[in-house]
Amino acid sequence: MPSPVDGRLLDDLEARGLVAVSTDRDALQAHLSAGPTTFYCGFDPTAPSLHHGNLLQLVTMRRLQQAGHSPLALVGGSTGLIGDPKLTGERNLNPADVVAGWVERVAEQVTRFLDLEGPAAAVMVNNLDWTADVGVLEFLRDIGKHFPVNRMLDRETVRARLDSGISYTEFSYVLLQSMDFLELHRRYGCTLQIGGSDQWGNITAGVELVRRADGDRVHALATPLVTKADGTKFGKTESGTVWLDAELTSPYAFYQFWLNAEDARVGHYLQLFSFRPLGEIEELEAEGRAQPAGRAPQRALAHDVTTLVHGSADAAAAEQAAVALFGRGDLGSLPEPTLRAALRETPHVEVDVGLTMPSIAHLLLATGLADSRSAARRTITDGGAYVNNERVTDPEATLTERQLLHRRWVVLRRGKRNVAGVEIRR
RNA sequence: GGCAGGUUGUCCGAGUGGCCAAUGGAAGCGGACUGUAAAUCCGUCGGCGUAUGCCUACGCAGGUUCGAAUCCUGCACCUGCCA
Repeated sequence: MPSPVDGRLLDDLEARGLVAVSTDRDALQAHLSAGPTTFYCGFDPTAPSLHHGNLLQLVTMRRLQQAGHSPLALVGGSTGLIGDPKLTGERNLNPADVVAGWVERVAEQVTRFLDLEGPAAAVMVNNLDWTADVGVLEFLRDIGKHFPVNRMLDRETVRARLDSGISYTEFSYVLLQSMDFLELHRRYGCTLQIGGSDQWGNITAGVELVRRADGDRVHALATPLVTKADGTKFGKTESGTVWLDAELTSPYAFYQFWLNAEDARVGHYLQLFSFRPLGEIEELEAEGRAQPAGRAPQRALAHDVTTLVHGSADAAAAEQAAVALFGRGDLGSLPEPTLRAALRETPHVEVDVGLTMPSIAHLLLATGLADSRSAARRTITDGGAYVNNERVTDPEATLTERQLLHRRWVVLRRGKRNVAGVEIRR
């Protein structure tokens, strides 16, 4: 019987630039080719939703699963209570009930990326299940004994914190994460952990714990930090984090985020985040170079990732909204249903008006295009405010009857690409 | 434990009694050029605002003064030197 796994998996991951670092490459290759394995990736509930930074891990899990390996998706019900030490300083502990709520939301989110049935069915696990009832003495004797403090002090995050201060709580975090790997190894035969390269220290600590405690060799693989062309971190927008939850970042905003990928990096992002074959990505890149204004690779990227995260219906709506609102055409010539559908994708507000129409500054604030009244006026003074693609220059200006599209709609824009809808009601 | 220095807006960093909502840099935002890209250049950058007006802000809490980011007292945290 032929092996059910795809032996080219690791080559593909490497060709896509998904492997920043791994344990012994040959051993890993041999292990992944030998047959189906069980691997895990952990997500700590530090917020009600995962964000685009976790996406790379999610798609990588999916690639491994498609190649025949079984995912264990771990949500850190216990590690989320402790907090991974970060370079800049001590975290605030989140209340236990809040973390518990986030665990559920994050778990639900993760399952959408994985296949829960079939020969390589994914299994959801929560590390609170094996840490909640562990006694201190047991923990110190069974786990702690394997961690030399002198080695722990060498870890980058810890060293960086020795001056500014680090609590014993955060210092201990690595023990919990390592214990996860050991526990999953024992319970499910898990032999591989994947994660972001910023987790590499925690990941290898787990590999070592499994070796010390059980004498077994397990493997690890880390994805790279995704950057922009200038080397800075990829993924912040003016409105902050790009969340995977539609309530926190609308599918439209999500689509826009990817659509705005830099020319210099879009091919790379396609390799990382899209499931298109590499050959097809090269063709898209060529098309992008030949006709940059068409931005074919950006469209493909935005389409693929939005479809993956929000589904094809939301992706299509975001796409159509982008076409309608950013098209060259006169907004007034858009049929009302098209306009309404497009504006529904953007941040939008309904405004009740009586005899007097609201000021443009007020609308900028109401739609969230401006953070304060001063900022709204500043935007107008700066020449960055547009009503239906017409620039507004008077900070005192109010909406006029003639500006209403189909007698009720207004397309408000700040700068080149921040659009919001206003529906006038009376 | 002793001595010395530090804690300023999103970040870095000037400012030592009124001219300070606070120099400068970065980030952000807007404009120009393009293509909803990058780079570059220009502008802007606490809030409320008709306002030469008010509110909030220079680690925290008090105090001196007509007036304090600037002086005094106490507290917290950080850094360096000495024990």
